[in-house]
Amino acid sequence: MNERILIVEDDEAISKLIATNLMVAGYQTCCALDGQQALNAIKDASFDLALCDIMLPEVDGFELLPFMREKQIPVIYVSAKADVQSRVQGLRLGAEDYLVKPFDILELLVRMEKVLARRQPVPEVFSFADVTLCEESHTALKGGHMVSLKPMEYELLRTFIKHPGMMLTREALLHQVWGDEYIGETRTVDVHVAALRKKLCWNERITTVYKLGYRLEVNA
Amino acid sequence: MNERILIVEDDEAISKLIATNLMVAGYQTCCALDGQQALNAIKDASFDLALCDIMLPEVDGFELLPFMREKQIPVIYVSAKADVQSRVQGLRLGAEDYLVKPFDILELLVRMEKVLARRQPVPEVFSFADVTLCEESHTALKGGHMVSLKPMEYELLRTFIKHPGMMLTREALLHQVWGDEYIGETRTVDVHVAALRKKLCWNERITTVYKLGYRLEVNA
DNA sequence: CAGGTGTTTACAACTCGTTTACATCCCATC
DNA sequence: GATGGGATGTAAACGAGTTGTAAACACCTG
Repeated sequence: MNERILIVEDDEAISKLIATNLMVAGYQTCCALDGQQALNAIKDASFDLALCDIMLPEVDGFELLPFMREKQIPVIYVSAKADVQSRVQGLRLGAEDYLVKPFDILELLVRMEKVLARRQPVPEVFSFADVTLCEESHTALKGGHMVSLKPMEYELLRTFIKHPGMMLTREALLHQVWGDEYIGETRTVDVHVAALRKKLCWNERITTVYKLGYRLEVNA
Repeated sequence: MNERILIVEDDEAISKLIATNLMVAGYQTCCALDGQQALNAIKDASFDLALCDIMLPEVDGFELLPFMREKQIPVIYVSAKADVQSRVQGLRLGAEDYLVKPFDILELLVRMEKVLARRQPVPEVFSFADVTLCEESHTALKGGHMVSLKPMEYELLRTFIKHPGMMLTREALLHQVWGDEYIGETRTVDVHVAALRKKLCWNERITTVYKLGYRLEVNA
């Protein structure tokens, strides 16, 4: 969601037109008006996709591609160069797609979607100290060793790791882990915290804040 | 190398033209002149890619796509329908690309190359631990000994082996094994998992993730 | 209609979250 | 620094809900 798109296009009117449409479609955009600006942009920020004209001042679209590859940014060429040679060259160099101007904005959006969907979804991994949580396998590793956690323990641990060093009240934990509409004893939290401390040997890591709640300690 | 391409095209002249060019480029080809022939073709043989016209007698190109997806055959539409709506529809339905006739054969070849390169190189033989799946005979070998699996069990096992270590929800398994539009009890999954565990003595290998699903354990 | 396959059902077995009960700890107050 | 009342640690019991499993049922194919 909310992917960042780099638009490399020297014709400001077209650039703005694309940017506006992409924003309406829910993307974040950044415009570069020549190859040099594009290089600066990818140096400073990360992008999920680049729409790239070919005929550009300074550094042309083909020259740009190796740098995009290096940064793992997929490229769709959007060019007035309609000849087969350019299209073949663009695709051979490693672009994900090649659209010829004038193009339909809807087709651009669909082809962008397909390129973005193609990226392997990076598995979400939370880590803290020697403990790693892997979302896709739904497991916790402590020092490379698997620790089996019950659903509630897993959720609770995730909440702690999401807010390291923060004091979390029992009520906050109840809301985060159990959901807003949960009604029950706050002591339940204590029991699950105890289980976590035991399973992870985290008696020192998870400290009790007297009368208030718990905190995952950032230091030893 | 030497990938098998299915050409679905009712204009015999175009069909032959494409076929000739593909053969020169080193592909194996098979021509279907209408949708029905295409369905028969994918039933009997496996293909690495399908080039598909849209306006076809019997079953049109859009209708063909779900069957192609089921067989995991990527599709490039090659159509005279140049309107944006058709292009968007084709891509949205899941085609990998969409070329408008008349197209340049060189561009087609390059776009085909890209689609083929994109496939994860899926090994024909899936293996995990002491179990090997043989695609052709649709059987499993455990420690050199054959274990006879029913079709569903085989598919389920293949899904597990495709995602080792990943937690798979019952819903995910239903979608992968039974297909997207399957409607039925998620408990059905349990029954088949039980059968697999029994036949392969995998009580420890396939672990239950309480309330969520199952996981094929990477470690002992 | 038989044989084999997949699905649903029913119940047994089990898991986990919550609660309870009591031990222990903290700290404000004396 | 002793004391007491409230807060927290912890083990165990309970029950709701989930999973394991066999058997019944439905469906297709020949």
